[in-house]
Formats: sequence, structure tokens, C-alpha cells
Amino acid sequence: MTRERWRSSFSEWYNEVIERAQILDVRYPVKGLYVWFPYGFQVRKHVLGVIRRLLEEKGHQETLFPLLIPEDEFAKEAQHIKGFEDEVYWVTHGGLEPLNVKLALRPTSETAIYPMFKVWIRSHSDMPLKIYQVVNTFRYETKHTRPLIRLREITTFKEAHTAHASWEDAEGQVREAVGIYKAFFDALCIPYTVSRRPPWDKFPGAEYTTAFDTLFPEGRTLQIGTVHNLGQNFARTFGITFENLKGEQEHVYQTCYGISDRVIASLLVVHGDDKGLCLPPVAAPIQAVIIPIWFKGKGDEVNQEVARLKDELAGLRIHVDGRELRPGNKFYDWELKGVPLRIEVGPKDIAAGQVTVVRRDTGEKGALPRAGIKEGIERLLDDIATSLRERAWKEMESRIAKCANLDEAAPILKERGGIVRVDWCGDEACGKALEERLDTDILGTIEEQPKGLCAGCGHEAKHVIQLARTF
RNA sequence: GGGGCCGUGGGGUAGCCUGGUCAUCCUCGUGGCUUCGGGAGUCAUGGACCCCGGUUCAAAUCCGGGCGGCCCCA
Repeated sequence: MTRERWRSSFSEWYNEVIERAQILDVRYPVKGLYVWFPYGFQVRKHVLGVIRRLLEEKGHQETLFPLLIPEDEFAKEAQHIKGFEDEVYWVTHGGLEPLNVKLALRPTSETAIYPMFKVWIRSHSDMPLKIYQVVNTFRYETKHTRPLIRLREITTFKEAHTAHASWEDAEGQVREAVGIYKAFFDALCIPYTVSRRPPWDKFPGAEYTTAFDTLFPEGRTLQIGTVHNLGQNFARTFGITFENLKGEQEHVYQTCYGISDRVIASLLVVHGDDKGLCLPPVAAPIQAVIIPIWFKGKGDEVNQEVARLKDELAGLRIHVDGRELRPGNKFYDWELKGVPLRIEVGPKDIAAGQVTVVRRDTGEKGALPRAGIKEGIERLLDDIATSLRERAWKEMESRIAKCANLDEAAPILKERGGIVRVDWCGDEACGKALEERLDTDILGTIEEQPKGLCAGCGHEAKHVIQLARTF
């Protein structure tokens, strides 16, 4: 499978595929807002199915909070509002009447949820409290908007919010959340790196932020998930207290973590090629498409066989393409849409007691015996998922480099892109100077121990950081 | 934050500089005949100048603004 255009003309590839594969209609007449096509919406549904299952296995309960947040609640946390004030949409009128209290369209829901936490939480036995919701959020982006990547309406924001009786419990929750997200991205076969964001880039109001990034073909990274330890910051602001074991009132310890439409963008991008999408079976609206090959006088025979086959494959997401088109036309169509497996049924297959199968990821064509067909298809789908995961990880890892100094790092970041790791002292001024000099971003620190001196200033290094140009 | 380019049937485009015929071509939709193991052929038919204002006898074309899209630099 060739990846020429995918690699060298990413923007073009992305815009074209997202529309032609029927993921989003980009023609909606407001900047930064897009329409989900039914096919794209199915992908979204399956992706959400995975994260819902993972969260609920770990005791998270789904809720739904209002879209509108009154200005006084929104403005309570100083850091938080400062981080968002430039990009909030405000509802200022009800009909023709100006509102007494303006209402913000949530850019995220902390300030909608935490006033209710104050009411809900009374004692240590109310905790841990672990909820999540999947909602749309709004941000007035002034820069370039891009479907699924930089939106004014984020249509898919899964945010989880938890409250705990101790700092240690909140730390444990952060570890659990990181584990959930790893399992989530693994299920979607999306490679990732985990960094602790530098203090100047953490979530406004958080103690610290741990973030997941993946790598796009043109060499920039995309943030696809974040986990924040909020400490007691919001609890103090919103007065969320509980009675602890000693009978005293204490502020709760909170975490929150989110993923968005960007996960779906990565899903489409990291597995794509010049023919279009290649969806991992877990997220594919159609896991295998059956193409009947009609020959003169054999149409009925083929149709009957296809119907029997579909019945036997019940439980898998199967689509029979019965359109009056040439088979080749259908092949191209389903390849564009990323269906992981194609099954062809023609007179020769029927005579031989088999079906012809073609993998989307490799283009490899083969035959499966008609007997035990369901197990055969399931095994193939598993193979496809495994090889997609391996290919994507290999692609990303081949573009991660460790550099001893900035002279080494600069040309790599400039020409090839990708992720560069260097040792760093931990000083903010040094970090920002480093970002400036390389025209890049510090993704954050990783768990590895530094071996040399700081690449920025030559002082003793305390961390290893990852650098990349970001979306 | 700064600069540039663009908007024509559902999609992609020509025409715009130099205003004037039924607005070009490809794709697509619909109905028919024929065909089907990698984008078939054929006949018929359908569909467009982003919005508002200005200049003019006359605007897709020139001017101003709005909305929308794309690219580059910091």
C-alpha cells in the first residue's frame, strides 16, 4: 500500500479523505463547525463504545450536565478563566432581553460540574466519586480551524471528573486514568507517547497535566488525551468539602481527564494510505463488505450464497454491496472508506467451496474455506488489528530521536519533524528559550532518567523532555 | 499577531486581466438497453456564477463590505 500522498501532502489528503469517505461534511456555512455524515457518525459511535466500556469497568458513571454556565460560576477560578477567556462564546440575550447574568457555552465543564459536587459530597463515604459525560464544547478559535483537529464546536468531548478523600487517592486515580487511556488507544491501534506537560502548559487550574500525543505523517504531533491532577484548587474555589475520618471538614482532591474528536482524527490518519482510510475492526462501521460477483445466468445462485454467508457471519458487522455497479468500482469505494476486509463471492468461489478475501491494510488477496467461515473471518480481523497496531507504532518510533544537544536536534525538527528527546534542567526560562530557538514545543517530561547535561543551558539535567512541532 | 491566494451545477474546473452569443470540460444524479473477478459502454435527460451594496445601457467578470475556504511567515 503506497503512502506517497499521505506522507507528502497531508493537508490535501486529510481534507479530501474526510469528505469523500463520508466522515464529515465540511460545507456547513459556519467556520469551524462541521456535520457528521452517517458513516462518520458510526465510527464515532464505535470509538465511544470502547471508551465507555473501559470507564464503566473502572466504576465511572455517565452523567449529563448543562451546556450553559453562569458567568459568576465560570469566573470563580482565576487561573481557569484566564486560560479560557479569549475563546469563550457568551449567550447574552434571551430573545430581545439582555440577560442579567451572561451564560458561557462550556469550553469544558469543570465550572458546570463542581458547584454540583459541592452539593453532592458530604462525607468520605461519598468518595471516590467518578463520573463522566460525552458532550459538545465550544471554543472561539481564531487560528486555522480544521475538521476534528481544531474546531469551534468540539462535538465529541469525553470528560471524566473524580473526587477523592486524599492526595494519594487522587494520584492513584491519575494512574488509573492513564491506564484506561493506554488501553483505549491500544484498542484503536493508535500509538502514543505520554509526557508530563511543562508547568506553563498545564491545564489552567491543575497541579499538573499528563498528556498523550501521537505523531502525524507530516511530522507534527497531536495531543489526543489529557489527565489532570487538580489537587484541592477547584475544591477551595467551589467550596467542595467532606467530613474526614477525624470528623473535620476537608477540601476534596480532584482529577479530571478528557479525550475529544482528535482521537477520531488520529484513528483516520495514522492508519490511512493513498487509497484512503483503513479502519481497525473495533471502530469500523462495516468490518467486512461482501461483494457479489454476478455472471450472466449465475446471479440468483450468487445472491443465495451471499445471503447464506451473511447469516453465518451474524455478530460481525457485515454489509452486502448489492448496488448495480461494476465490482471494481465497489472495491475502490470501500477501500476509500476503510473497510478492513473485503469478501468476494462469485461462481468460481461457489464451485470451489470458498470465498475470496482481500485485506485492506496490506492489499493481500487470498481464499478462505467456506466451512468454518466465521472463525476464519474473525481470525483475519484480529490479524489486521495486530498488524495495524504494529505498523503504526513502528512508524511513530522510527521518528523519535534522542539528541545530545540542540545542534543535533534542530535539523531533525526542521527537516524531518517527529519527536526529539533531550536532557533538560527543568528551568522555565531555559525551556521557553529552547522552544523559541528551535521553533518547537516542549511536549513535556518523560519517565526516563537524564544521562548528560541540559541541552538548553548546559547545567545539570533533571529530566528528559520530548520536543516536537505540534498541531 | 502579520502577509498572500481563492469562492462558477453535488464534487473538480474553463471563462475574469480586456464587462456584451444559449457559461466550458470532466465527474455526478435520473430513466433505458447492455454488462459484471479492479473505476464498462451507449442513448436520453437534470443541475452552477457565495451574500449585500456600488459603477454601467449591460456584471461571473470592475469597486467596497460581509461570510466561507486554502497557504505562508512569526
